[in-house]
Amino acid sequence: MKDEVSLESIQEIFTDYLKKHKHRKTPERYAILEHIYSYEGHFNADILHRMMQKDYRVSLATIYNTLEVLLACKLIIKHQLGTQVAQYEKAFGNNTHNHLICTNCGKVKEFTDKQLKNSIQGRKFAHFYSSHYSLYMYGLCHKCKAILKNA
Amino acid sequence: MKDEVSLESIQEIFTDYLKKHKHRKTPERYAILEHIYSYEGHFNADILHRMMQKDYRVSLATIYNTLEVLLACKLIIKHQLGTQVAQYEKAFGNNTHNHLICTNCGKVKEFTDKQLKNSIQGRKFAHFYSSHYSLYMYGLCHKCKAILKNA
DNA sequence: TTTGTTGCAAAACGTTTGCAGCCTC
DNA sequence: GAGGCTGCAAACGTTTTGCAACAAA
Repeated sequence: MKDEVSLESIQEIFTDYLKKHKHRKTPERYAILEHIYSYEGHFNADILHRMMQKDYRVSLATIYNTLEVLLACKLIIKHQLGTQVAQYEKAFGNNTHNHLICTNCGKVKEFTDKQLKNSIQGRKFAHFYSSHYSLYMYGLCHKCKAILKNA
Repeated sequence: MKDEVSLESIQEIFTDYLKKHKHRKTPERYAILEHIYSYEGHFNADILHRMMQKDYRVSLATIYNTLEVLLACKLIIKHQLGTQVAQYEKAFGNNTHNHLICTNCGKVKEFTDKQLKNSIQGRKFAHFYSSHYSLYMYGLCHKCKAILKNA
């Protein structure tokens, strides 16, 4: 259900957005979009930069710039998972996020739960129009639980 | 229900934690704890530092150090609400958090919902032991919704 | 007396910015 | 050709670190 969307249609959304906002269609921007959409899971600016260096040279500044644009047209989502470093992930067809975060080792795991999703998305607000959500559950992963028991 | 807990009992929890972990009971640590618990809402290290300077001199480094300790004994909670700056708040008796975040103006509002809380806290995991959660709902606040309609 | 903690200043880190040259439009 | 975009390097603001002096145990 998530991966039915082709890269072409994603690019089209991007093109439309750029046109509409009078931004230029540069090769760098499309290269960045492609790399993001061929990658599974969370990444940060630096990881993306290193990942791209293998086959396409872009500066970190351009990556940050493009991430802003992609954020604005909702093709990616930004997380701040308790660290200084912003995490991103592709967003199309996948804009609700449940995370388990270990408060000891920092490991992040995603999970899905349709029922929970319905409860959360079903919540309506008087003066707020919600588009998506992120849920962060903090606790201990199996490993850390075991380690800390012996401390 | 939140404010029944006295400062004394909070201090006791802190003392027990320090003792157990062989950390020293310094006046700076208790002064920081007190200031945090006499403050309502989110704060960051710098705000806390400025707030304290009026009646107690502590270095920023010590504040960061103490925030780590308070985090470890779960007397405060840390948020990264989309910015570079970590936000904190006192946690006792109040360790689940629902936020509405406007993706246009960045304003953050909290809300409570017992039913939602139950659904989320009721969720059990095979290999994860959750202690608390934060829910972030992204969308448009009333004002921004109105502004963007005319764009 | 020992050793963890403090304050200070410097360093580190991710991110942003200024600017000259380049490339879409 | 005009002006947005890029890459580079320098700047920024928050957080961390190294170290000497201090104080809790």
